[in-house]
Amino acid sequence: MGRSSNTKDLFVFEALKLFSERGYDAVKVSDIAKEVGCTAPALYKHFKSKQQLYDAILAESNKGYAAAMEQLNVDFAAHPERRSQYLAMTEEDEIKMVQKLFLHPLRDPWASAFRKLMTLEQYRRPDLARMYNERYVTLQYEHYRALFEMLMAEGLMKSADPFTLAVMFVSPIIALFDICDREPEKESWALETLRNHVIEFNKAYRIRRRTAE
Amino acid sequence: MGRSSNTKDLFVFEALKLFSERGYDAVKVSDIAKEVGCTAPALYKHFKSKQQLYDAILAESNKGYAAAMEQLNVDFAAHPERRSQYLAMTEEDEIKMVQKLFLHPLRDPWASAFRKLMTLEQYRRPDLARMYNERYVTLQYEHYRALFEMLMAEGLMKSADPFTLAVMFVSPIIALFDICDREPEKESWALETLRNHVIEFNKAYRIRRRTAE
DNA sequence: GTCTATAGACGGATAGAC
DNA sequence: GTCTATCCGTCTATAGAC
Repeated sequence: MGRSSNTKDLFVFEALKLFSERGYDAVKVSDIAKEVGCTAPALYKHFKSKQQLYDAILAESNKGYAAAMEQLNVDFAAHPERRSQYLAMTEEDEIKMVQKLFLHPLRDPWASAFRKLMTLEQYRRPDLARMYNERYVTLQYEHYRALFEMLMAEGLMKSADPFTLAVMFVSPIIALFDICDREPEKESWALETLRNHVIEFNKAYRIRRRTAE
Repeated sequence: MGRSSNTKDLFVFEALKLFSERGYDAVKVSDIAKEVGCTAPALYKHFKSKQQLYDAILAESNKGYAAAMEQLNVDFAAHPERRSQYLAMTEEDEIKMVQKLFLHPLRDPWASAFRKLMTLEQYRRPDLARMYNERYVTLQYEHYRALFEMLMAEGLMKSADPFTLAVMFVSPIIALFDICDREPEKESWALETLRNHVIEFNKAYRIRRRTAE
């Protein structure tokens, strides 16, 4: 039973990888089985159809997503410790944080493959299209809007509409990892561009900064 | 012969529309024929295979692309009249220009469908991935880099790295039309967000502006 | 629970009448 | 140049041995 569950998970992951590269229709059940190291009929002991395997991928992602979200929470009322964490950041800390936000969806195998799958399925699955916008765009905007609002209240950022600034700050991150999904060899160029972006944004909008220690 | 050519073009366009919605593999030749108003075998009088029809879509787009590019040219040495055109712009002109840059790829049937098709095919076609980055991202960055460089030389924009500013200015446009491709009902929200973005960017980086007349 | 063999459906492509 | 009828390869899914 424990073993069975592992094989099942392996099918889900290998299917996700193949679907995310070629799209659902272009992947044969036998291709997935081959990656797992068995033949097509074995798959049907775990899933009643190719479609159900696809459903299992989506379900699995929803589980992982809820956990990842907690990390990103910037509800400062609920998490007062995060406020001081952000306030103590040097510019270099901040660049590292942004680069991490940039690299995770690119390099984490599950995150990367799942996002690509959503990209390939978005136009025929309105639910996935909405999910993509929420997870990868709106949520990031909202995150930085809340952060900027806090920094403005603390007098550490020039006063402006925090959402507009969030769009200006976050959109390059999104655009750059879309670029790198298409041409992974541009990753180091993108990291450098991102660094320059953060520095330039701070120059324009941050007022002063507390020292590191 | 003239008629035949029209039918052929119709096949290309209807195929593009269907491929861009569902992906190449999910579209049946008979689906395309049905949209055109005939049956599958008729298609094979014009194209020797489904694949060749796909190739025809790409070829057609390359033709249209060359023409569209000339409009966007900001080689101010080659086109001195464009320089004064940009210099005479009011902020409202500029917002309109950006909104046009935003709306064209969203609303023009060919441009919209072709970009969606590239999105769906990008991970299995490295050539299309590169093309996407060039056309929709790098080229826009380069366009605004050149423009900002000119404005800085004219003393109309604060001095900073023009490429970094181009990334900051253009990325929200890209991010917002990706959002609208997924959820078209967000279009008017995106237009408003874009307006705020341009205004905020100008507030931060533009120095002064000549009057309209 | 995995295999080999195969059923059954589907879709790309062709033949041949009109 | 479009139709109807059909061939043929491919792919999902099942049967049944081990």
